[in-house]
Amino acid sequence: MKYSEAKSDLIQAWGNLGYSWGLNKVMAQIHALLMVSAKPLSAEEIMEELKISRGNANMNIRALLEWNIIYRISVPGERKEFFRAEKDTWVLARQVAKERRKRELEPILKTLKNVSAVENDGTEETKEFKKVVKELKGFAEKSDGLLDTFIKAEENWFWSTIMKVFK
Amino acid sequence: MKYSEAKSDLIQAWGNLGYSWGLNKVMAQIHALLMVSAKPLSAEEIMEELKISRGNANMNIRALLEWNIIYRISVPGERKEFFRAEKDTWVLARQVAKERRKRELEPILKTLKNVSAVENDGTEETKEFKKVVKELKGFAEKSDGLLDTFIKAEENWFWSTIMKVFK
DNA sequence: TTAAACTTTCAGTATTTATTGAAAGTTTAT
DNA sequence: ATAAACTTTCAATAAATACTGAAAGTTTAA
Repeated sequence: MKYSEAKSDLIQAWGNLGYSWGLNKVMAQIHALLMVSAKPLSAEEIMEELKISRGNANMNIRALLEWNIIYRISVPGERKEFFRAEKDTWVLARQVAKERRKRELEPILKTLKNVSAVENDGTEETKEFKKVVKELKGFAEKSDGLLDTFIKAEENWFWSTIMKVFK
Repeated sequence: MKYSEAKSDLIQAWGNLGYSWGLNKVMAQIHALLMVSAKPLSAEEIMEELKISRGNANMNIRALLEWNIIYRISVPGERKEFFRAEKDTWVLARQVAKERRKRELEPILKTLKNVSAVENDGTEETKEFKKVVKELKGFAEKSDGLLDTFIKAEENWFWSTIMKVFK
């Protein structure tokens, strides 16, 4: 397989995967492109490689910066801004986990906590509701705890601990 | 907080959460409604509660059935089909994990495996590409393994094992 | 067999999300 | 101060996704 083909395949696949994190396709594709690049790229280069407009590039670069999974690089002697991706997979994974926890888990935890306070009105419906909410809340809290551990963990420790226990 | 308000809040929040799993809003809302219901509901009841069309209800019920997180119930003496959600949070979580693994993780694993076979052409770009792909592949495989363990695990064992090690 | 009850499908439409390209804004070099 | 280089913004448009309501299809009771 040729490099250009492999790169294109990875960028496409990453574009699709990004939807599951809450990224749009182009945002994820820019990320993939920066991840596999040996050096930082300018918005112009990104535009050209992915065949997107300057505005689209700008907006999605911005969003990736907000996720803190790419960084803005100033190169002496260049007016242009350059961008590079986080290159350490572990750091990347933790950062993605952190953002998703904030965007996905925290809102549902908050709602579950709020609706836990539903009044006891004696009906079967409310009884079932409370039961379901209690269980969901428990699961969500445990998951939050596990995610917290992951976000704070050192890579070797995390995987070796997992392997030790689960094998 | 009144039951009806709590229910509505949860359904809304679940609708938003569902996007992160690859469900659309109504699909997730139907799921939430069925989860908190004390008894199975018909398509008619779902339509009325969520104020959606019969066609929309049907399509999203169908999708949830495909995810295997709700079940079709035949009630003797009734022509209508009824639906109920999986009520065991653990079983639900595992099923969601299973589906997402299939839809999200497997495609990227496959692509990473494919592009690992990129030719060595001696360029810096290809060298960097191979390095990044190797790391991503490693992380994805480990995550797949962890997910596999989760999908197959018994609830008490899983959480107590996690707690024992991480605390 | 017929018709009522029920479910599914689908073409057209509505809504949401994504994208564009140029205007507006900012920075830097002369 | 001026203009070139660069970045951001935004109104309009395009594309994708979601939804409708009625037609088509299926099941059941009489």
